[in-house]
Amino acid sequence: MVTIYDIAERANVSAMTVSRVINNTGKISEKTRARVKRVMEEMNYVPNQNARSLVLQETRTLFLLITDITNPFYTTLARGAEDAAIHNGYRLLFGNSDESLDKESEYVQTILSTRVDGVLVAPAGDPSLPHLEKLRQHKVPFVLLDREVPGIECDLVLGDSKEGCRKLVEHLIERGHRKIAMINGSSSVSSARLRLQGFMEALKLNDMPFDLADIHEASFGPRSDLSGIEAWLDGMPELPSAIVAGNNVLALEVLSVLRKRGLAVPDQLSLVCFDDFGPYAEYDPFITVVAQQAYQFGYLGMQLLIERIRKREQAGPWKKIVLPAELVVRRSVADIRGTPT
Amino acid sequence: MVTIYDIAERANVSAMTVSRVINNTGKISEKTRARVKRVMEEMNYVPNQNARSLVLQETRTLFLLITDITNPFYTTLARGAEDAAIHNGYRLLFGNSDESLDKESEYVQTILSTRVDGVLVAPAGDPSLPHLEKLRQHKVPFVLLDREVPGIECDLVLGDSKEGCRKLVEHLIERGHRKIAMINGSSSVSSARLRLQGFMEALKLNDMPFDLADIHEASFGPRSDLSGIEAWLDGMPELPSAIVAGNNVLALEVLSVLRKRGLAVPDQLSLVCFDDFGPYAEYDPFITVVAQQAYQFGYLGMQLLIERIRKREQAGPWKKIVLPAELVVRRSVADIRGTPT
DNA sequence: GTTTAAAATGTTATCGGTAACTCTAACCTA
DNA sequence: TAGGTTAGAGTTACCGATAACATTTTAAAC
Repeated sequence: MVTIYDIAERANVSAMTVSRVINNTGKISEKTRARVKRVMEEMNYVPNQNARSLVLQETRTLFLLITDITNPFYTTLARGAEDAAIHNGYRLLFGNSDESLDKESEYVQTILSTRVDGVLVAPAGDPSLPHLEKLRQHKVPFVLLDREVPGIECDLVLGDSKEGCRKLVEHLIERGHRKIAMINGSSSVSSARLRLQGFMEALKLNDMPFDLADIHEASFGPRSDLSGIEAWLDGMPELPSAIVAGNNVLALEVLSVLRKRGLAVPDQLSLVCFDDFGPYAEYDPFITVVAQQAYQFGYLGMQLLIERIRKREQAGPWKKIVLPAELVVRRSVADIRGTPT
Repeated sequence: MVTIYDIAERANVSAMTVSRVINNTGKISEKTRARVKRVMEEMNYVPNQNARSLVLQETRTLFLLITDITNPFYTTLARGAEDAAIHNGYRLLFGNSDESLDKESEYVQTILSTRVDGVLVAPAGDPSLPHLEKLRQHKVPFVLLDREVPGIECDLVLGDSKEGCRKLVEHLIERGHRKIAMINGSSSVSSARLRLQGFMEALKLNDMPFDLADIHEASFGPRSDLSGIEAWLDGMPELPSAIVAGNNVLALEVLSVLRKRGLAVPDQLSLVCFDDFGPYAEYDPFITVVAQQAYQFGYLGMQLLIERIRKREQAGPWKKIVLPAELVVRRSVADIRGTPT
């Protein structure tokens, strides 16, 4: 590999002069600058980022850790984060934890040992706490996306899960639905808890009964095994008229099971969910959703992160951004007012 | 930051001894090993990967550069690559070039300057050549995924684009379609060229006429502006009975335009495409596709890459893996045999 | 109780950069 | 013209780790 010393030798200057040319620091005569630059091109010089990071104690690299690289919510979020990072002169690297604490832990190790300047994290859940504490301990600035973790104070970009879910349920109630079930992510994930709360509050506000059997706790991450959903449906004394899915992945899984059973959406069962479907939103059955501003999650989160990095200790109190979730009515909900059950 | 020197001091040994404990090299008495380990835990030591990479001249980190992080083909591929990397004790970092040569160039710069041990690249297209030459020049092992680039010899994992596309067209012909149009990615992308070839060959083999106006060259990457597709459809003297889309993104874009025009699939127009839709495959209109083994692209590509890295110079001739593409018949194609046009 | 080999640990140089300081002319200035 | 600036370099030390070699300690052998 070509180093600044090789360049220095060929250009008849010291290594320091080469370094100055690269970084545009100090005073260099135009003549030597041109000569050094020419030699660098000739020799195809590429600076060694590791050496540089070592002495500078900064990498100009940020990290985005998401939990499901196949979910359009996160990939859109990633695009937002990427744009904001590049815009501010940072490199961005991605990692995918797959909703697994072990993988998350591995990535945290990578993050610490490569000394990136900051991290955007969508945590796997509440048990991510030790991972975040590790980041904090090592003074790596981080911003949490989409999910809060009790026990850690930090900058946050969240969606309005409770309110969003309430909107979904109220939309269903308005259309005459009285038996509504919910399938949700793990209760160790803050957004899942809030969505459940929104669900319950909406029922209570409308004096509707609530049966524990109507709630099914699954996982926000994709699973090949749908038998849990099957068992849940089988276990209910009577089928609900509508199902609320805690996120888009779950909605698809439910859809898949319903299809297998020959249950049409929305004719025989209505289905709504949290999160939109990216480019697939327009597909039949045109699922009615509460859409989040995925791109903004990434973009704003990145801005918070970069501000923290810039101001370091004097960055003031933690910020919390809550992005509204908007109901997008499509065609997955039947209007059953006046219809006998 | 805690360094091995801090550890060394507290444990009353030399830095070298600490290094030996970390790497399990050399001979260390059990007593000191235990003591050093305890101190490392106490002080929350994390090795500095930059320092290590600098002296070892290797990073144990690989890089995956894809062109569209929102496309299920690439995210599934990414999962495969990730699994294979972890399986072999490597870290994997991702980058997203967005089908842009500029971004790709940026990432190549990052790859070179961070001295990763190898790269898996889905190139933006033929003009990626200089980027790949740069990697070659700096002796960074790489494997190309999904797309070939004329002018560069290397390991490859490709899909059988020509044959796959021929299957699509023949499926249409079998069902009575005689006027078939195609929307494709940029002709500077090898897979797009092969898919077009497959399309044309199938027409020729079946003695079907071919009209240049039936072919529309767009982009494999997602676009918000669909006016090109609109103009294309408007420009045709008569609408085709079926459209072949060069990839899944294009199929969705066509679908969106058709929907806007009130044209139902498959009743008024049939639609098929290359690449499947991941979790969205089961959605209406159940698009008939030629599915690729996306996960295998990543997994096998990673294996090729790691083998190259292990054997370095003695790795033998370039390997080329061509993965078959399988026709998955769903419900986006009308059978119009015997129907007057 | 030496000698000697093996085991355990330490010293020094180095990876490729940059910060901080030093040096040397050329140029001002009174 | 002596003294002070300043532009344009160079020197040296260090970032945090490891390789290669050097040294000390331990234990076995005679």
